[in-house]
Amino acid sequence: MASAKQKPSPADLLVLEDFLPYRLSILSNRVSRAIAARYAKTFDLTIPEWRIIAVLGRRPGLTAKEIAEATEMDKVAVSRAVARLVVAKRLRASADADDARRQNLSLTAQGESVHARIAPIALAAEEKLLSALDARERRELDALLDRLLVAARSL
Amino acid sequence: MASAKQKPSPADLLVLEDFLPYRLSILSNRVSRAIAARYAKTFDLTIPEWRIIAVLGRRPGLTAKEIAEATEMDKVAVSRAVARLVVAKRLRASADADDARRQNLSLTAQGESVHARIAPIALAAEEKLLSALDARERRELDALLDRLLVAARSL
DNA sequence: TGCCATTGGTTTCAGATGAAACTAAATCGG
DNA sequence: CCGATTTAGTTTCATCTGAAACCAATGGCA
Repeated sequence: MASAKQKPSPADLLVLEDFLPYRLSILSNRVSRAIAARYAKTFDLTIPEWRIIAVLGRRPGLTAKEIAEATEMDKVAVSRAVARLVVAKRLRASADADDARRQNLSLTAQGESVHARIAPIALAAEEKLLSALDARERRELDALLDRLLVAARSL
Repeated sequence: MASAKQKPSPADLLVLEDFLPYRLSILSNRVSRAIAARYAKTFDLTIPEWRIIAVLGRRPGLTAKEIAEATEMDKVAVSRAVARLVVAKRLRASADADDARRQNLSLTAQGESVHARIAPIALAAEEKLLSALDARERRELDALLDRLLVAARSL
């Protein structure tokens, strides 16, 4: 009998626990949930809303479209989150001088306050997560993520 | 006038584009979407369903609860995905001898077929993503993810 | 044995989500 | 200028999602 040449089954190759997309998904979910859990109830804020506050904190005056690009959320999500934030008086929308369809969005004092209170919480969580790594490893992680983010764009 | 001591605003510290949880979320979403796009329509399969097929491919006979643990999906999602897969004759559910509440789940021939056809697609996407990295960097990424996954568990 | 707490799994309900249709304003081409 | 196209943003609709309630079987344990 000739030596048995085993055909590798896909099961041998695709091990969910080792599969990068799966691992990224699990890690991302764990982290996002943990952080959201810390602010969601206290501040009555969803993740999309928090992202909008975070980006407007640094870059006031963006339009909904620009927010969508900056945060990689779709425009429906942005539209809804902005609407909620405006009702909650956390965002101010002012008509754009050049284009009546656009609104320039920025944080109100209340919005700033939310931002100022959540940012430290978020940063502390990030720091806690990163405490598993030393300085060199953090730089390495950053560099790897940069490249994976680029590569993932053209998948 | 005394030298102005600037109080750093949270905006200076929390830059969304540099914030690890955010970057992980973007990366994970890009990857998952890209892969799902390749099989979702063709095979009429959702991500939860695909995960269940993947895990049962390697570990036949798991119960719904074990699947939920293995895939970190919640039991509602598992229950629904299993129900769909059974209807589609991709999974077979057989009563557990010891406990009438449990069902042992495994792939049917059709389920195996789906598995065998999707696994290469998924692996090719992973490989394409990883092509941005050399062997040493891949090992490093793996090691870093291992540790972050552990750290994220206790956030 | 018979009751109670626990566990595996499903259903319900209310909110989140996204693709596609839509509205209104701006731009383009003639 | 005027209609056709594009763009910013909203609404609709159908689906997805998860927390909580629920049901049924099991495992204590008195």
